[in-house]
Amino acid sequence: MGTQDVSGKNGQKTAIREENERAILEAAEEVFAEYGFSGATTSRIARRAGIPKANLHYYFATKEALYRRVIDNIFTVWLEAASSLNESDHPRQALAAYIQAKMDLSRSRPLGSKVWANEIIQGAPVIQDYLENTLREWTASREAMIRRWVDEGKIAPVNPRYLLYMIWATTQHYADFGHQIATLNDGRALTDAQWEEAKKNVTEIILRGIGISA
Amino acid sequence: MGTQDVSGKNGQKTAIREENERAILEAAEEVFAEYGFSGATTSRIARRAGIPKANLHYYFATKEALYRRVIDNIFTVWLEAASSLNESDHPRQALAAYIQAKMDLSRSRPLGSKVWANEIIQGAPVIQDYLENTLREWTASREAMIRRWVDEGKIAPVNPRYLLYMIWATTQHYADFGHQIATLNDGRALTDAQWEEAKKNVTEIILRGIGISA
DNA sequence: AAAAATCTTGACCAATCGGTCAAGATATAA
DNA sequence: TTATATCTTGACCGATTGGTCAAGATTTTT
Repeated sequence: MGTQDVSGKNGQKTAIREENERAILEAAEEVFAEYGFSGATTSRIARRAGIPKANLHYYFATKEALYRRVIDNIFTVWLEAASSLNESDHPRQALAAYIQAKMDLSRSRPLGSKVWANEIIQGAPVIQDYLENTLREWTASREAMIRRWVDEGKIAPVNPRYLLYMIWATTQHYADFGHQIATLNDGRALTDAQWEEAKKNVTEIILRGIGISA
Repeated sequence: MGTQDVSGKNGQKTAIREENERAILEAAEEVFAEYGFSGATTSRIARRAGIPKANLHYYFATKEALYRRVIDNIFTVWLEAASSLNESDHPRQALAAYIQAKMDLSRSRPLGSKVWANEIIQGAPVIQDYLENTLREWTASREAMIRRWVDEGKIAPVNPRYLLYMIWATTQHYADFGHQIATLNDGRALTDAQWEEAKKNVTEIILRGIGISA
């Protein structure tokens, strides 16, 4: 993830730079999530961050450089959640933990999910290398793990790939389509209780769906 | 869906208008799917339709008017697929048919799904009234139907709403995230056989997940 | 206190945006 | 054939785009 060095002589960012970059990245995630890369404008991001546009371009030379930093952050968070799907547990615990982690991520960081969705819809012009390397390797290793579960008779015979897609699709839907879900919920976002119920339903249907009785 | 009347004295569009509007709408769906409403430009749409921009604006006065026509068409197709989830069948047949219809739609009209996804991510500035009326009523009636199945013990006790979301999310994922799926498939779109396998897996996991043994 | 590094910002740039217009080309109706 | 309606398009409009720049303000280092 090549980011140019902007640190001073002592090799660290100033407090001012730290704070301003943080504010810009926060505003940028909002705007990129809502409008996509092409639809987002640097002036809109600057306005939302509360600084002049020229100041934004002092910290991030181009819109694309800013976008890459946003994407990098999102991918890091995605990988953290991904690590919860690990070998050590039994299928039920492992998958339940992963679904929970992904659902929690959709609630705590819906903007990241939306930026990701926009990027994929556009054909992943920026993160194609992540898809072809990090994501591909992660997916292959998890597919192998799930296939082992199938071979050992621990879960029903499903194609691991399509199970993973179902988990991704369902959990991310609660972030990407949050507005539609809220509209169908009398215009209000899901309450904590509703969210828990959604998590429970999603987990139960998927686990039962692969032959693990809840 | 208020569209202004542009028909001649005898009350019908000319063949020229028919053909040109069709070409423009086709190009517009592509561009809106890829770039969203804000990111799409009328000149890009015109270029893809093979006509000068001024000619596009002769047929569609504004970008928003064109966008509304595209959205209208997509919603019509969506409703057709939705009608396959009907009362007459048993839960297994009804849900299997609906999942199949939605999967087929993701394959035959992926662009429409992407435009829809973009619109929702942006907060549905254009189709909010569809969500609040047509979609809300459709969803309520189907929720009631599924709840009856639960009460009659035909399927496991799930909240119908979250079951519907899972079906929408999973099936539409194959359109909206088609690029990611292709990348994880060695860069090639799913073959017919793979698509059938995906459909089979999705249907089986969901049906088994709500207690209907395949 | 002086020097150096860092940060701020209004003014500006060429390119592109959505959209208009008028003049001419083409098709249809009388 | 003539008249009318429809269609086509280059040129153009003010506004906004991503990005630059220079001059000054502020902070940090010496």
